[in-house]
Amino acid sequence: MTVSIKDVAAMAQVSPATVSRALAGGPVSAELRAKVEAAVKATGYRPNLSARRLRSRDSQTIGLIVADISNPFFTAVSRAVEDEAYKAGLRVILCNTDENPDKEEMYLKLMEEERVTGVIYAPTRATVGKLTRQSFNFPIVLIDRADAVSGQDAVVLDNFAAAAMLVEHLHSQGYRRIAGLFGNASTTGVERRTGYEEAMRRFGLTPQARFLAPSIEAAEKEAASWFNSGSAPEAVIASNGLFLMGVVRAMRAAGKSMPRDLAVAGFDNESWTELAGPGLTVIEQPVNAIGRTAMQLLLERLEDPDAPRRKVVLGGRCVIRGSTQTQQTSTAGAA
Amino acid sequence: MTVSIKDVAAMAQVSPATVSRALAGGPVSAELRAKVEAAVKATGYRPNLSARRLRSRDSQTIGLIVADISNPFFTAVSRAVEDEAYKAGLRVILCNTDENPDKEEMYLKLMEEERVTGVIYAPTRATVGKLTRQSFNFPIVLIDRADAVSGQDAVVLDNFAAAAMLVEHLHSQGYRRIAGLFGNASTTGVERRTGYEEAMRRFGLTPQARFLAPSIEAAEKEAASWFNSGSAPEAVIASNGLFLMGVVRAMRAAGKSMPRDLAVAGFDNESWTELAGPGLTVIEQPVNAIGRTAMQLLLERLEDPDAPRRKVVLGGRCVIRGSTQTQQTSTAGAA
DNA sequence: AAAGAGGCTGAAAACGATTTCAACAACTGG
DNA sequence: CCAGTTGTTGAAATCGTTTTCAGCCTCTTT
Repeated sequence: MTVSIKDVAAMAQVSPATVSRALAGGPVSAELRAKVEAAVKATGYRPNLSARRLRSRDSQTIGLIVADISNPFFTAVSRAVEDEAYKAGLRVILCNTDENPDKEEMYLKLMEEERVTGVIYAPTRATVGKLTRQSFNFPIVLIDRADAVSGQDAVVLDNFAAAAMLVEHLHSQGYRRIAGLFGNASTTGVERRTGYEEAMRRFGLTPQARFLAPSIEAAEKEAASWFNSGSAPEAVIASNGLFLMGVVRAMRAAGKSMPRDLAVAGFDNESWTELAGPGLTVIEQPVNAIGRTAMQLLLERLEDPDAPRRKVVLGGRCVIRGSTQTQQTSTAGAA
Repeated sequence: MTVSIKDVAAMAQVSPATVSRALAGGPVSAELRAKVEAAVKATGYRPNLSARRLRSRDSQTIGLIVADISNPFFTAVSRAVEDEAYKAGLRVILCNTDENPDKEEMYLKLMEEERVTGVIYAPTRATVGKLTRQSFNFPIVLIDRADAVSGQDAVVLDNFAAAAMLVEHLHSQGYRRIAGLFGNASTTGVERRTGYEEAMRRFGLTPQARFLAPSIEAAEKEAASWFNSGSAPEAVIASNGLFLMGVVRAMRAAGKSMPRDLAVAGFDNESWTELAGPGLTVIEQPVNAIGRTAMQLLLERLEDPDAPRRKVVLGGRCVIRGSTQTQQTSTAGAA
């Protein structure tokens, strides 16, 4: 049925060991190498990766565990990780936890059973604390989310500074009553909230922060309730792309306009933010750098398991658009 | 170092065979089963999936090969496939070809080496023709893209009818000079174009179709050139989410408004299409049904390899919004 | 010319599970 | 009471590779 290395060996009239060596670029005479290659082609041989991994005790595979693959932030990071992994000759197993701790546990278990060489991981807040105690037989690099105490390598955005940047910008545009919506599932939500609150106080303003489940609907409902009760703030900071969309939806449904009725700023420079209303002011995360750096940290950790733990903090870029600008200086079209 | 089934067996004072049976739910006395479970817990044993797959000759894994994971259509389909696979006790390997035939070949080769039990696959137009001749040692279910002749199972949108629906709608709104932008990498582009042209002729109109590379930039450039040369049509049909975004971007840059300067209709009901300008009229694909059906076809194919080939054609839903409506009947807000 | 080094090669032993097969015990039915 | 059945168990074979080890040949060095 299926053709194994023995079949190739038989056809090439050499031993299986020689076939293995020839394919791996080992020390084999040119003559035999040619015979092996011919036999491989003739038989259509494909090595069995399970057997290879079993014997060589090296899966050449890393796990990438993200919280939500439909979030463009994570797809962008994934692409960067995969490109980098590919260059290093590694395969990637992509897992999607839906911010669900049960799924996280299941996937971490799976990673152990797959004997991956390492994992890049965006954990929920519920799980990140437990990572220190539990120890895995592979190194972990955290992305996007990391607490202060966990001993893992990590690469994250400077969430504190980014949230403060948004507050400063809104303040400079004359906004004073600035609300904030933050995700309750991740450490990023907490950090961004702290940055927001700290900056607000610096300006002598009263923070008005809400923690929400990470979904479009949660943010939409919250914003809608403002309009219903007539208690809307002057401006809002949305802690991720989902919340941004929820706020914009609620405004649309209530017939409100940006920035007149509500100024909107948020995180994640997804392509649609440029097109909604007068364009949304956002913090752009260096998604490629995040993915690349995470892969790099992982490779270096594999080299030296005992090196000290490293946490790389990357800065965000503030992209200012019409949704927060009182006087229109942008080139916003009328579409 | 790492704990194997032998270690568990030794600790439980039984044979490795008994451990294997106990974990697989085989015929083992309650007494020994308890001892095994205790030993598993004590040792922290995790089965080695490579070894399991090698011996049992069943990877319990399917491949999912998509053209562009950053396209929300494919992420949505992926989620549906994964949910369904999970229910069936199968793992999913997700691969991203970037519409690149070389990557397609590489991943198909990888699937053979992983000994997957089946593959769900959205091929490029360049590759779909070759699939008939080449034969793999796993069944393939095509999604989104399939030609008429390939002998593979498939589940696709009724592209012909969907494109015609858009033409009819635009015609009913009084538009006559209707251009079309179609993807040159997939069979869907071709089918949608045919549906567009056929419907146009039915109304006595002259089709004006362009084939483009599947990127935002390509569509943006094309639309921009219309505005620069003053040769813009009255309406445009964009064959996918990327083209839609390109057109909207070009309109914004040129200061044009929808639908006054150009009516816009397209494919893929991504969440942002609701928020751009007056809302975009789109064909919504039944993404969940596509993923679920594909998985179902695959499972049935594994049951009966000799059953006749089946192609499931699903209908799209036309979501009408402000971007194509002359008199505003929609509830479009001012945001 | 003998000894040592170095390069290829094949036989055989892993890797860690599952599965076959035979052994054994305990019943059942005649 | 004996043959046959059923249900658990362990020894050993097996899956398809890689890797170790030893052997052989050739070439260099003294």
